[in-house]
Amino acid sequence: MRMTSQRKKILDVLNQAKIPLTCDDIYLQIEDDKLNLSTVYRSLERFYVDKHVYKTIINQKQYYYIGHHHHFLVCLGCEKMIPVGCHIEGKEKAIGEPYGFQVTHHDMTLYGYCNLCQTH
Amino acid sequence: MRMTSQRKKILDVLNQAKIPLTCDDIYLQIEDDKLNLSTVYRSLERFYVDKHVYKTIINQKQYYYIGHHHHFLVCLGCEKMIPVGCHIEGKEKAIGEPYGFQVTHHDMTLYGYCNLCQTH
DNA sequence: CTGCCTGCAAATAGTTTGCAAGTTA
DNA sequence: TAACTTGCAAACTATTTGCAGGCAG
Repeated sequence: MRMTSQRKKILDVLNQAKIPLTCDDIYLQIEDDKLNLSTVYRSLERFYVDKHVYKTIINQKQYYYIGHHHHFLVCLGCEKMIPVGCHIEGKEKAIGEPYGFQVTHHDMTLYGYCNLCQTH
Repeated sequence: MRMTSQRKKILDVLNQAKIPLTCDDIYLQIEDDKLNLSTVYRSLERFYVDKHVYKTIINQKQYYYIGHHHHFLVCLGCEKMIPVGCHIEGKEKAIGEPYGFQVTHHDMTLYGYCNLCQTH
């Protein structure tokens, strides 16, 4: 894979992120008139296929990318995202076993209300 | 909520399903020239908001609806879906607690290869 | 008979793709 | 220089919406 200047910038943004970002988030953070949104889409998908980043889906609408395997608490009030550890890491295999199914990865998101939004 | 003939048919299909279905799956199964796809979309979303059905997202593309809370093993080879029980039911609360976060629900999908597709 | 629900058609939003030109190794 | 990558514009797909007429309660 060629490490172009565009891909460097995209990886930079992603590696500094604590929470997952959409392609558009990353595109906007880079603010380079000469960077195209479709390049961001293509690069992130490439990174994902090559297993350099993780992908998850939040609020059932958009792809989010992040450098590390985490799950997230997503607030339905303010959309804040809080990273949490993975509670089924290591159990994946056992879940598939009764079916002869070989689990390779999983995606989970938890929804609810953060401390500030619970008064709703 | 008004129980129209369209909604009855949609619920019927969903209640007989063992695996989650997309709006289009349901629309095609009903095969009524006078039923519109957007009615299926609107009805299922309504059922979901009123907590009569569950919604999940699979292969990061489409909404799937199902009558009961289950997770699924999704085969990356043949797209087969196998329902499995929920392994974090009851732990939800504990996961959010350290952050003062009140978890209301979660969505998880496991990916991998079924017994027939493992020779890939 | 009134307000919720539907069909229809058009709009949206996120993502993907074809192609010619630019860049990396 | 050859293969990979990009920018641009157009295409695609799943989903949503406005509106006028229809139907359940």
